[in-house]
Amino acid sequence: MAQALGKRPVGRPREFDEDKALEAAMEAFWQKGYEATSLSDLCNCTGLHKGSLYQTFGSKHELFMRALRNYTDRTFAEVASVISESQSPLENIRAVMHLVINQASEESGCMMMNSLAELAPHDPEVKEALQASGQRRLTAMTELVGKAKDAGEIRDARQPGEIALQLMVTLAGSATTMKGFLTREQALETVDNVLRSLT
Amino acid sequence: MAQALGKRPVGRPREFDEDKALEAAMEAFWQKGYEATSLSDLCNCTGLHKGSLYQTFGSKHELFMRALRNYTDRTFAEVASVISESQSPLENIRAVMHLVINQASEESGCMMMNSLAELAPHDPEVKEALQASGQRRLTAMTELVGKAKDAGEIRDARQPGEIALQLMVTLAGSATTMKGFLTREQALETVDNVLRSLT
DNA sequence: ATTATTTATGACCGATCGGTACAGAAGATG
DNA sequence: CATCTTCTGTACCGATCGGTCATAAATAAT
Repeated sequence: MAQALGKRPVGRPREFDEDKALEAAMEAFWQKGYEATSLSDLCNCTGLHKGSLYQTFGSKHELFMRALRNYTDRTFAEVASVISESQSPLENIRAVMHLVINQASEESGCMMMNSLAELAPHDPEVKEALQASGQRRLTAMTELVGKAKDAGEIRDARQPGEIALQLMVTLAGSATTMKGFLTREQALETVDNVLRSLT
Repeated sequence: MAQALGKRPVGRPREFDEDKALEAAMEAFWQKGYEATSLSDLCNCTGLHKGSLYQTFGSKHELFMRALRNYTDRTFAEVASVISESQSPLENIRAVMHLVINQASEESGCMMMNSLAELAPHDPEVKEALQASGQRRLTAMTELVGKAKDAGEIRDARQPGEIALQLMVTLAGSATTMKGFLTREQALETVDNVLRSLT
């Protein structure tokens, strides 16, 4: 486990950066999915050998769970850092949605959506993690919508939660369809159209 | 190849129904995805042995392509049969969207979205097939929206194609998120909200 | 009955899967 | 130095992967 600051562990120290390795594994799972990413793929992209990989992360599945958590945390943080850039809540919503579209527009899509499609129905652990992350995002979006309503920027009479749900569905649909028949520009346009329909 | 009526083929006759087998394979791919469905899975669900499977369908990938085509054709036909039930174009749009939601709400989602997420980035053949089917659906939806505009049921000023795109994105997002954190009821509600915002 | 043609079947293929065991190198501690 | 502990690399595991093939069985044509 992690060592207190200054205290060095007893034996031979690690020769690799665990976070770097996790990041590389995340990238692989993100691009190719769980089943299609083999152990040798993971060894190649992390630079680690099997032994080290298993000693450090336990199993392919555990490694995937950590990679998924890493993805959700990282992207959420990126979004959070943009969440109050402008004075206008509505513009902040737009910025958030544009960011999510851009995150997912690079051929590998959104790892949450990918995992939802591939694993959620048959992997309870993945499903639970995704539900938690999704709920967290929905809550944040609901709060944002509430602020926009308070500021009078949204005239739509629905509850903030209902509106936020529509926005999340729009993002989810964009992330998935951008893998095949929706361009980034069309996605951004659709998002803007949805936002305009709320005012 | 298929034989003219009454004419029996030369050799030993098939002991199984090719369409039944294809349907079973489609079901398996739909539920579990491409990679996670093994040949023995396919043998189990079709009742065929490996040899017969390969002789009939060529390879796992070719079988998948046929299964995917079977899915897109079947679901499109189901939707088409509902497309002009009512006098009101808008109500027909609603019926179509509700049908799609119901098709995708049974834990395995929509096979097009599943395949898009799992395979489109790395399998050009699948991607192309999905693009074609998607375009077909978008065209049909655009036509429907055009009719609704002509009937004065849609006040939204955008082009029919743009509106249709938003509807498709909504459906895609619902199909994917229903695998984890969106209930069928929430999806139907979201669809209705989107449609209401167009009037 | 024989031959031609097709299908059904299960043995078999090399490759790869995820995962383990172990030997030995390499740092840290005394 | 000796003695830990940990890391690295490789050999190895049984299982399964997708795919092939030889052969038996069933029908039609001769």
